[in-house]
Amino acid sequence: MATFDLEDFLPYLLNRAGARIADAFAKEARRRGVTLQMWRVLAALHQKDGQAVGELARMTSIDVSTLSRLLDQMQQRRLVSRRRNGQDQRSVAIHRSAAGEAVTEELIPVALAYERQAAIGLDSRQEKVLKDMLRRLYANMGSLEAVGTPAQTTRQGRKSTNPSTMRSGLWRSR
Amino acid sequence: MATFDLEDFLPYLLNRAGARIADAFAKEARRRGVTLQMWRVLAALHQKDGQAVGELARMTSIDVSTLSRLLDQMQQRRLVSRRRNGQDQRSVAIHRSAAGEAVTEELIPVALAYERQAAIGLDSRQEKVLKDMLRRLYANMGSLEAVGTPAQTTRQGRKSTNPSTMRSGLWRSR
DNA sequence: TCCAAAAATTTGCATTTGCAAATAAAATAT
DNA sequence: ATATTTTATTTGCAAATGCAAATTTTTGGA
Repeated sequence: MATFDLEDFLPYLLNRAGARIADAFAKEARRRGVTLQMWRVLAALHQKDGQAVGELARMTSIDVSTLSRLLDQMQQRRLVSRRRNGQDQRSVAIHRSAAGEAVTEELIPVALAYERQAAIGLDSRQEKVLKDMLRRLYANMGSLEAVGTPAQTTRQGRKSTNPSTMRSGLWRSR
Repeated sequence: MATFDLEDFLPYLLNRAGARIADAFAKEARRRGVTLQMWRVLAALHQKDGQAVGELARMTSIDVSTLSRLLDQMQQRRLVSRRRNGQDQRSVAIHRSAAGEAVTEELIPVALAYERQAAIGLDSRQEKVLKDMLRRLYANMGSLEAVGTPAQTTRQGRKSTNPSTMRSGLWRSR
């Protein structure tokens, strides 16, 4: 029963491609004095400054506790600052410093170069298709717990209304 | 100069999708008593048993030193065995045990369920296109050191003839 | 108003990770 | 045949990671 071919297994192909790009870029970033994870935080802040820690964690796919400690370091290096925000004193808003912005601006062209390198051989239409599909995969897996073969007592209920899962027809209507 | 949109940045989309699928599947695998990394090793061995450590490291995208220690554990759990091979006594061939195979067979349908879940909304033609593109990205990044903006003294030479980089027109002829 | 439950972040702690150095065997040169 | 270099794997060690518990603030009731 040769029913499983790793070379054609989507999660494998995804992980493998992502790892290669990440590893290559990580070296480049380290030369500029920041780790890959720091770059991810900076890029997320470039997209939207002043995000809360949890928000940043979701955005960067970094575990929130790991991120908390990473932010300690970034703060020490004066790349970001923590600011206990106005309304909700529970959340902490993270802001890029001028230095943080400078490093980001320095790394953006490098990042784009790696993106171009990765996408060699794809025309812009194909590249758009690829990106759309990746967004789709992400949405399809929208923070769900278990799929398929329920092991033991896997509860299958929707846990609150998740917009990303709604959008993509993840749940069959019933 | 809003020249960088994270939401449209390929490495980001890739990492994000990969992380979600991996995280979700990791939980499922842990319920079966294996970590995600162990599953990766087992799946690689399912594809081709008796691989050398270095080979497995490349296949799984796990660092070789990390893998070496992971194999210690898997060996203790009797999932795999190390065998100093015939010809080249330097390399160590890793073999799945019966128990290792059993867990693998148990996890394969689960893995496939997650793959289907991720690919909801894609027809089989689109899915093939996606996989081909991911293979392309992987090949495009074929173990190269640096692209674009050479920081400091980045040597740019091809390091031996790499078939995966040749295939995909990574290097402009000159 | 006061209290229990919920939410955001941080911290404790054991494990995992990855670079660099150490070890071991094979290939190559002298 | 012996020394040198290369290749494969493992190990030392410091740093990163992630789960669970602790802490702090907010929210929604009695």
